[in-house]
Amino acid sequence: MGLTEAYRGGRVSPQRELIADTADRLGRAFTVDELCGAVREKRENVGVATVYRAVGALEGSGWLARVGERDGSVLYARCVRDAHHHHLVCTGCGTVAYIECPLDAGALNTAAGHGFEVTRHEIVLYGTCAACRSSSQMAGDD
Amino acid sequence: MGLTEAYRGGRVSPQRELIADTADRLGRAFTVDELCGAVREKRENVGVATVYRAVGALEGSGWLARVGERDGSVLYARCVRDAHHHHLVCTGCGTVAYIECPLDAGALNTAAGHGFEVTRHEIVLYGTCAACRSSSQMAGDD
DNA sequence: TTTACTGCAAATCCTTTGCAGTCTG
DNA sequence: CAGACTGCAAAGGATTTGCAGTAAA
Repeated sequence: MGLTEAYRGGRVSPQRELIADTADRLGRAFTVDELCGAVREKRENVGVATVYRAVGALEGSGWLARVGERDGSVLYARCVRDAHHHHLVCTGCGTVAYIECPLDAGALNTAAGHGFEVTRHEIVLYGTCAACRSSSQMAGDD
Repeated sequence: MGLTEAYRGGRVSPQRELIADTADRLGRAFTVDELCGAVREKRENVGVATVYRAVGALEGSGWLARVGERDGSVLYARCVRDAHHHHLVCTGCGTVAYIECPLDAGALNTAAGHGFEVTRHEIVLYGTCAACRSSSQMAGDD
């Protein structure tokens, strides 16, 4: 997916190019504020509103995905995979992994049994990645 | 579970009794603001902060559960079932149904394969209940 | 009597919006 | 050129916090 599609046919300003590039390089889940901070390391004076608007567009095209929240802020992550899937987020470092959708016929049948027609679902798994577990062991905070 | 346990051993004031009773009677998912409005129909001058604090306590004991969000506000619902489960929320009227946890060995193995140790997960299914579907058909907004 | 709970108001904090100016397409 | 994007600042909205007073235990 090119940046033009990522921005849903909108214009690709230098700021938007930098924002997408930065999000991509982060390689982990981030809040808009964190992304904004990272962007400003390369170019100062990028407004928060600009980042919020860019993230909104990137989310709309599926280039970014919401992967839960942290301390009241929405967490986003670069979403490369095409097929339907969900995310596994390390609460320590934000590393993200993909997982298959665990919803099976059983779950949907249960919903249908209740008279529900499922239109949308949100699934996020939080955990600790191997690196964070070993570093916390070394620090003794287990 | 009695109210004392629901409030985690805290004090049970008339306000807290009313708040729990109102949440129970609502019988659907609600935001703190909605709950506060319903509570005030019975007793005015109940502060929002009081409701927020009560809901926080009720959530901590498992008497209430977060079941997603709507328009930027957290959605809560009375949680009766003991065993681990998740919720199905009608986006029309807020009706809630329980569903079994769809996470199976496969999903957890995938996580383990990525080096992750899953500590927590959030699953919410949104949809429309039979009543809302039929009423929207009658209204012609299908 | 102790101290948790209450109501009110102020404070936080994330996110959105309004505007005038700039720059992409 | 038109209008989409930008930076700044103000607005908005949900939730939290500070405080003095009240009341559960």
